[in-house]
Amino acid sequence: MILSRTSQYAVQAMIYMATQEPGQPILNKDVAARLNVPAPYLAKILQALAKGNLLESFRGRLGGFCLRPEGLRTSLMDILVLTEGPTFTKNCLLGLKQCSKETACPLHFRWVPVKERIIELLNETTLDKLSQAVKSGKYRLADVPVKLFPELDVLA
Amino acid sequence: MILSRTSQYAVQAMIYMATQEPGQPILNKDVAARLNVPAPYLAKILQALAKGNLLESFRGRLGGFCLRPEGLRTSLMDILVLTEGPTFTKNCLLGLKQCSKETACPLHFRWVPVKERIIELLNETTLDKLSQAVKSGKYRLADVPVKLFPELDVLA
DNA sequence: TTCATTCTATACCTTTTTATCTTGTTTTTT
DNA sequence: AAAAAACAAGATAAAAAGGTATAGAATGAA
Repeated sequence: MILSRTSQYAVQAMIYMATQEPGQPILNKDVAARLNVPAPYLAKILQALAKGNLLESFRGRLGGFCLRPEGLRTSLMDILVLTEGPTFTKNCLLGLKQCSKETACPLHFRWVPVKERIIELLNETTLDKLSQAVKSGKYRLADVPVKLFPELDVLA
Repeated sequence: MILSRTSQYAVQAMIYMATQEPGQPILNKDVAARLNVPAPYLAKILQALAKGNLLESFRGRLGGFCLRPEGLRTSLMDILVLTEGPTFTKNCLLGLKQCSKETACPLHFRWVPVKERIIELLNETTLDKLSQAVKSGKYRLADVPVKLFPELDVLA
């Protein structure tokens, strides 16, 4: 309803990073496996997050990605500004290029307060809170992978 | 931030129809000119709205599109369900296929109340209200077309 | 050093969305 | 009946988003 797939993967990945031991690089492929997402595509996203200073990256053996030292304070807004572009909360619902208090579309004054609520949510929701939630075990970060042969479980 | 271009055009077009005299068919090309959007593309959108019973269409001379008799009661939600698909308010922010109270993503319980506000807005905002707003002259329905030769205005 | 490992960068392919075009069908007027 | 006006429908094209592939550079360890 609101986010591109790229943003969804980015948020999922960042939350996952936040659940891991700080300073310990995680492999792109491990994140991809955990989230059940195509690894090469996720790589691009993680690289963008690193360029945007939300992640640190290390090459070579023992390399990988991890949160920056203060990374737990990263908000959803910080992530989405990178993945959706800096104006993604600024646009008119009807797509008008000019839509402000003075040049308002007919939805403007109805939409603004709702949009404020959304922005508030994005700003106040941090990786700290989200990773706590995931670690509690009560929430799921990714879809359960489809089981092709569930009958094999009896062997496990 | 939320709506596809198709939806934006659809809403703009519906509001415009609602400002016109009821029962009087309006030409697709006139709507397109008023909204400054590509006519063939808009035609498809209007046809879809007609199929979805939000508009009536008439072929031949004196044909065109107009609101159905009770069309002013149409809500934004009615329009968007057609253009974005019936599940557009149902999806998980993180894109999980399963995300409900029992199988919640870590954003679920934060997002739901905000989403409720959005849904409320979409349901209670009708073409009646929006067309009134436009008719008052205080709101604009489309971008002012770019003026190539503004100096010609002195002739008008 | 040399090698495997892992990110980096770029280019490419595929799918979806947006937009256009063409041909037909219906309806009204003359 | 014929012509004109307008929608209907499907094919096509362009642009954006999603996803893949490959060559290159940095790192650590044998």
